[in-house]
Amino acid sequence: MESKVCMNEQCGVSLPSSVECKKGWRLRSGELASLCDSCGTVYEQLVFCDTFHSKDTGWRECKSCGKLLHCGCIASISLLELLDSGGVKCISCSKSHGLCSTSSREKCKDSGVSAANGVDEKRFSNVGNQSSISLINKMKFAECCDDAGSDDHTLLPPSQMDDAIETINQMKAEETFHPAGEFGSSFLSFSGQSSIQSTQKVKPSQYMENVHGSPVRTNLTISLSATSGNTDALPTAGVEERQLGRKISSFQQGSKSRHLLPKPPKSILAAGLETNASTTSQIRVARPPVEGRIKNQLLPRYWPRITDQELQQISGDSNSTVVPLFEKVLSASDAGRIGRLVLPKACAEAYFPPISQPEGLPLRIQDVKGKEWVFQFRFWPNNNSRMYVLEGVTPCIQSMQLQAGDTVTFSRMDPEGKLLMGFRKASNALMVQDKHLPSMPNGAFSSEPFFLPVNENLHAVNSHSGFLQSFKGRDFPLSALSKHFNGGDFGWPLSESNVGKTVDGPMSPSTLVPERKRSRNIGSKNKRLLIDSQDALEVKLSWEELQDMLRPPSGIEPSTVTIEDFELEEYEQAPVLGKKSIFTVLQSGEQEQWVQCDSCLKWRRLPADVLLPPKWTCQDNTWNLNRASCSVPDELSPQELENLLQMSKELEKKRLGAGLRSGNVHESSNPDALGNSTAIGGNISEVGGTSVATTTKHPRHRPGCSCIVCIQPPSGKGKHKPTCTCNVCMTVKRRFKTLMMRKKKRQSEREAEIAQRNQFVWERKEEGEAESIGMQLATPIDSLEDQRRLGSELQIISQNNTQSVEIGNNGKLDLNSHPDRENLQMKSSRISMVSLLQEASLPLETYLKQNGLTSLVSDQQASSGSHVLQPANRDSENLSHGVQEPEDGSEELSETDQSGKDPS
DNA sequence: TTGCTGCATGGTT
DNA sequence: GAACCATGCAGCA
Repeated sequence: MESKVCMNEQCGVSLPSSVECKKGWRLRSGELASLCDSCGTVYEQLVFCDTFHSKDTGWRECKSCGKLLHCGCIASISLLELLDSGGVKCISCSKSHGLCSTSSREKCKDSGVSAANGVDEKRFSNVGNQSSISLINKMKFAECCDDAGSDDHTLLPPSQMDDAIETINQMKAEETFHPAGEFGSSFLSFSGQSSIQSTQKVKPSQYMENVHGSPVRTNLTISLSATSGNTDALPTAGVEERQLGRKISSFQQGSKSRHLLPKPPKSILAAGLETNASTTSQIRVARPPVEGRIKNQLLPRYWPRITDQELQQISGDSNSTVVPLFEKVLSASDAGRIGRLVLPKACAEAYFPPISQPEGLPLRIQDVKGKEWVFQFRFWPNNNSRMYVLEGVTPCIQSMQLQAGDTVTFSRMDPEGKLLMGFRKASNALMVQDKHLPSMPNGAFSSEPFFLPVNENLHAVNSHSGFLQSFKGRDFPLSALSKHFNGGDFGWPLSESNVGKTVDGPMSPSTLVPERKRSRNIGSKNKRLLIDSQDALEVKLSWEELQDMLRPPSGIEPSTVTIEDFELEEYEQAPVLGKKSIFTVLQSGEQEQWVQCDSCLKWRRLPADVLLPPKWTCQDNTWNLNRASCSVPDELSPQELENLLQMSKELEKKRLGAGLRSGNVHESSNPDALGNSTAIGGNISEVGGTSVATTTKHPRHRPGCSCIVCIQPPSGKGKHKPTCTCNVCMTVKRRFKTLMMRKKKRQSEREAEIAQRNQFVWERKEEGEAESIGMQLATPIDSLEDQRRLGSELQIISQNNTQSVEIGNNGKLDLNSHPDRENLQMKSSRISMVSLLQEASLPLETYLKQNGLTSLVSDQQASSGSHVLQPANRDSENLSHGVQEPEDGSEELSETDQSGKDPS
């Protein structure tokens, strides 16, 4: 034994020289490397402690017997709460372990706390790591809790824990993982039957590296409930989203903190999209470099995220081992026609042959189809450094049909050392997810079982309005979300910048920049995906659709948790995907929904508040027994059905279009959302006496719901007195006032313009050019004439573009509505101004009537027949009332902006 | 005029 | 502030 002080000068922890347990350090020569528990300094020789420092290691000692307890949950490593009973409780998963028998563990002679020597053999469980080498398989992994129920907590094999730790560390590095305590210095404890006689503290990665001396293909399963295989009892670990709620989940509340971890939506898992947790090798986990020369140097963004399944597909039946090296998200220039793929310097120098001349050398790389490509691997001198590129990649990129945003993965086949090139398509990731597609048959890395690619699809993820819909009307800070759902391989990267971009509508500057510049912004600097807007549209829609289909498990009521002052629903069980339906509203205001039988495909009418299961047939129609058989004819005539479906489809399109330009989070406060919803209402048609519209009504809005959405009466219901000062009335009045002011302003501007033109004409006339000038003055001078002329334009536009949501069936303008700006920007601005002028010239009462706001007019003045059709969703009603207060007066601004675009 | 090459520039980390 | 790297761009064929 020798005494030693931590090599880190700033640490200076004294490593005791003898059995004396001083801070737990003791040095043994000839052992494996380890880290200083205080500073993380790596020692060539094993420095370990017989004792377990519970707070640091995740193990807690039983108060009574000193036995070490651990729940086996990764996140619990730093989240174990010591119970008065002597047991521990995992703050993360809430699993607890009670008192242990004292017979099986000896206490450390030095410190008085227990050591692992003498751990009963029966306390061990086999590692069972299929991909680790034999030595690991021979290891016994201490499962220190033999209490009843402890079987639920099979500890991870070292290799898996290693990866889990690395991943979590990565998340920590990206500030996406916020355990209550520190994790980085944690160690696992395991005893073995090998020459390691006593329980040692060895960081698994080090252990693996030292034992194997070469890259190891590890099983990267992060499933912590490996013995369960029951998705209902999915891992309770910190890396697992414990309760989904509908959009967001949280850990069981700990004593101090609540954690939100990025995770694929449990709904996906619950919907059966997940493979068996116990057999998963499809989980996409970042694999940190396994080779020493680049270890700790490579940015996590380049860590290969390749699944075991993909590895298996590459290696096939051969005995070769595929070592994932690195990956890169293709930038615009990478995927461009130049044919130069910029390689991360660290990767190029670590994994590719060393080159001393800028010309480099040709490099053979085999793609996933087995085709060999020869690229020129070279570098450019750059600022006393080098910039490595692969030249001539265009044919390969095109062959794999890759584009910016897709990911290329580089691997190496050992022992041959052959370089392999795979890819992962960004654009189809969600499609795979949505459509339950299996992996690519050719073994390409394009399968995305249920994870979004980490760097890809940020836009798509952030566009997942449903995901954020829980915060409707609550101004949930994006920062709070992004902080918790950010990056990491557990699937839900968010960053504020991304969110901000997503919130941008099509009219935002970011979307109006030239294509070239946009691609640059999206594809490169910000590491954001170059995703075609239409792709994003589809992605978003699919998520929205998914969101609408989410149903809480039967009989499960959500509990409400508060995170940073925002209430979230939390479900004990994952929600399921319900069947999609079409909501309608009768003239009476009664809502109902239409659902298609999965068996006979007939449409049946159900009460609006019915939450449908994923599968629904006529036999399930307990609400109308007369229609509870597939043999019963359809309730709707073919024409009615066609109308129903057509309207549903069209409105879905509008919703989709509006959704792109509306902020997904601040839906309630976004003027675009107003427009969207109202547009829906304005396009309702009647089907057999029933007005039909799809709805964005969230399943959470059920009868009895008292949220701001649901408490609003449907249009036409409930009268507001003229003196009413509610949000609705005030908003309407304010808008009217704005209209009037703008009208006056425009009139004065127009008069000034006319005077100016007249003066100009007069001057030119004096110069004898009056004739030609007269031609130029074809623009109307008289305001009434102006209106008439534009009115005719309006008609033309209205005829040519039935998609315009500005114009309702009665030709009235919906002031709330914002048309699809990409298509209708110019047209709508014209339409808007004409109509605005017309509207502004009307008395307030008339305006209110024409806009279906008779509820705001006094009883005597209101016309009960002024509005028949009602939007099916209360959101729309609410929004169409203008109940959503702009946060900063943006409402008036937006209207003013519109006026500013008046071409006249 | 077009495409390629090599380097420079500047944004991001 | 340095390193990295995405991309711009001048020069050339």
